[in-house]
Amino acid sequence: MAIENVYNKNSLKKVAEKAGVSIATVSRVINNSPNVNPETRIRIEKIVKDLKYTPNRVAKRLRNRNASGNLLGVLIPDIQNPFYIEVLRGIEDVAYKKKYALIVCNFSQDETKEKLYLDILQSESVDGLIAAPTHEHDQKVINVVKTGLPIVCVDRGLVDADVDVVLVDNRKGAFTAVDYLAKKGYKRIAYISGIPNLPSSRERELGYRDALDANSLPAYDELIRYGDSRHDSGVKLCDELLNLSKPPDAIFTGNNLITLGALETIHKKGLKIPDDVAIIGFDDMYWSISLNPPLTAVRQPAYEIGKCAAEQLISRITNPDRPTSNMILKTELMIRNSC
Amino acid sequence: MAIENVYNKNSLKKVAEKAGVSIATVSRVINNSPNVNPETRIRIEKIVKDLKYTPNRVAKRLRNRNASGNLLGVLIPDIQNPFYIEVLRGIEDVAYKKKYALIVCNFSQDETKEKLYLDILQSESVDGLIAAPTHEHDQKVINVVKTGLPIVCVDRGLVDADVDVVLVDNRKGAFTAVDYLAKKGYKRIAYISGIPNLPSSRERELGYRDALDANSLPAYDELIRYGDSRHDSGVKLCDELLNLSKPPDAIFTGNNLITLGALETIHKKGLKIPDDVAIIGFDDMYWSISLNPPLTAVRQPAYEIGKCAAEQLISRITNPDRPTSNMILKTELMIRNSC
DNA sequence: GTGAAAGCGCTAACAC
DNA sequence: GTGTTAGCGCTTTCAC
Repeated sequence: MAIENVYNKNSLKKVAEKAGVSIATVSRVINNSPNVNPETRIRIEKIVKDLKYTPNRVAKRLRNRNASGNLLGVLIPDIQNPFYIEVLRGIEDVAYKKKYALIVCNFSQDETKEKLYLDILQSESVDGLIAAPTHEHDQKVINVVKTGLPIVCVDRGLVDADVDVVLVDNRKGAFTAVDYLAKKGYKRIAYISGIPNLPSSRERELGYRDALDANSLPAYDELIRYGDSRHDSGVKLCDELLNLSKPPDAIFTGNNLITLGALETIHKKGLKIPDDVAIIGFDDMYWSISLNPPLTAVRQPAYEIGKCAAEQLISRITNPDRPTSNMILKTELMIRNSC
Repeated sequence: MAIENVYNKNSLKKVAEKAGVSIATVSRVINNSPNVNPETRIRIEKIVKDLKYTPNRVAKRLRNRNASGNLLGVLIPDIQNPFYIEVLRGIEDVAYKKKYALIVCNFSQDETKEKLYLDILQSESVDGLIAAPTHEHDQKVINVVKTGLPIVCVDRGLVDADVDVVLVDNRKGAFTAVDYLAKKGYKRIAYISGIPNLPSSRERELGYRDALDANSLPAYDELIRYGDSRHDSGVKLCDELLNLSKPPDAIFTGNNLITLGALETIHKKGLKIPDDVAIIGFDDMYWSISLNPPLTAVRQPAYEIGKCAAEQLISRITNPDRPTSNMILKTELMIRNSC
């Protein structure tokens, strides 16, 4: 390797030499420790500035394993899902303010990948982790919790593990949507579910059933389809639904990506929304209004979820003994023209 | 701090003790170095497995500054832009295959933030960096290039710096779009530009002008608006355009987010696409077909851009002396129904 | 108020 | 084929 990365030749040692003090003193100045002569401090601070010295984060992390490395891990199931992007934005804004950097790992709902990333994250000695586990019994994440690493779960909780959780009331959100549909007079309301063993999918199904019940509508098995929370799944399951001998008059889609997929199918079939079939989605997007037609949807405060999660995490890192908490945020029905 | 992060008490030392050898030998086994007795190797491998030993990435990075830390930095201007998400996916897929983790930094087109992240990335001793600089004279990135850190630029090049670049032929892409519009008979074609000092914005403007020229259409100053590459900017500038005494009959939008913003305005005004005004966008999205109406757009192979960038970067890390290269990928006009 | 030194986990040069 | 050791940059204990 001929090329040498010349960056950051600066080190405590360099600064110390220039200041004629020991590295310990410089370290104290950098970390605002007490017990350093005010004059020495000023002198060193000047040199630090001149040399543009910045502490080496890697060395710092190696030294103090589990704290102050200013590095957070984020484990996301699907980066194509705009919901997680918004969550990520929320996390990022808070992290930035507190000078934390983020290692973002997108495991694409692949458990092998999830495992690898979890290992990497620990091996990188992150100070804490924000994760959306594959499901509530996700042993891989639970194991990490057991190591004592501060963790906040978003979107999905964890059974048998004492962690902070930030999510929305999925059941209620789904209820609101389906109830709205029922009150509008739709009779055969279908539900396209995301991955069925996700707590959020199940909760939404419960909300869906609650609403049917509340409106004395029967729940037809053939109108409930289970997919994998992805675009393709929305395309396919919607197609199945619309090919039924008695197709639904309205569809409640279990997430963002499914909604988009379902829309694609509906358009391909040349069906009119909402006249031929109505659609209401879980998850709103900032461009939902530009969809065809403007989409009625249950909005999750995704940005806020991320923000809260990051705040919770940082608070836990600085105060590990705080009892864990569950934050349940509210959803909001965004009424537009798709039903 | 009462809680102790118990993770990874494992270390070379632990394994070495258990195997009754020195840490050097264990290190050799881990790194598949030659010169180790096959039997010893097998014995150690077993212990490694039993102990679930995984090398500490932080220590490794501290030791070998500029290589083999298996960590890459990604510097992205706007994570809300689906284009960058696709790029990120491409990067991530390649990185994962080669066991690299990613530190993803979204600077939200904020130069202060960009600077901070650049510092952090270097301070983390990443092996290499994929970046979309704010503009082609981005001194902050150029400085990093000068340190010798392997860098690949995406979407935007860098003047006066010898780096690998992966992008598309923006001028040609824009030409294709506007030429298509002109051939369709539109006479007053507007252009909503992203941040004007971005090379991509300028190239797209050139392509736009080329196409007007080629079709003997005049370029009206009032029909060219410059924004900041964001959704809001699309909303606002489109509104200005449509309030003109002689409004455009077609709009060419400079990127994803601007397109979405423009659509929002057009819908708000109750205008019909393409009858009242046509629209063609730079950047395609996988859900463009579900927009109102299905959007005609210039598709950038975003995923491939990310993929190529990551491959280029890894190749440069392993072979720093390879001459730099420019990869220019092709765009594709996705014809749907918005004009 | 300051310095010397140990040690975080690892690699690589060198010795045997 | 294997072991010893220095050192990456940092924090922290213990002297002074």
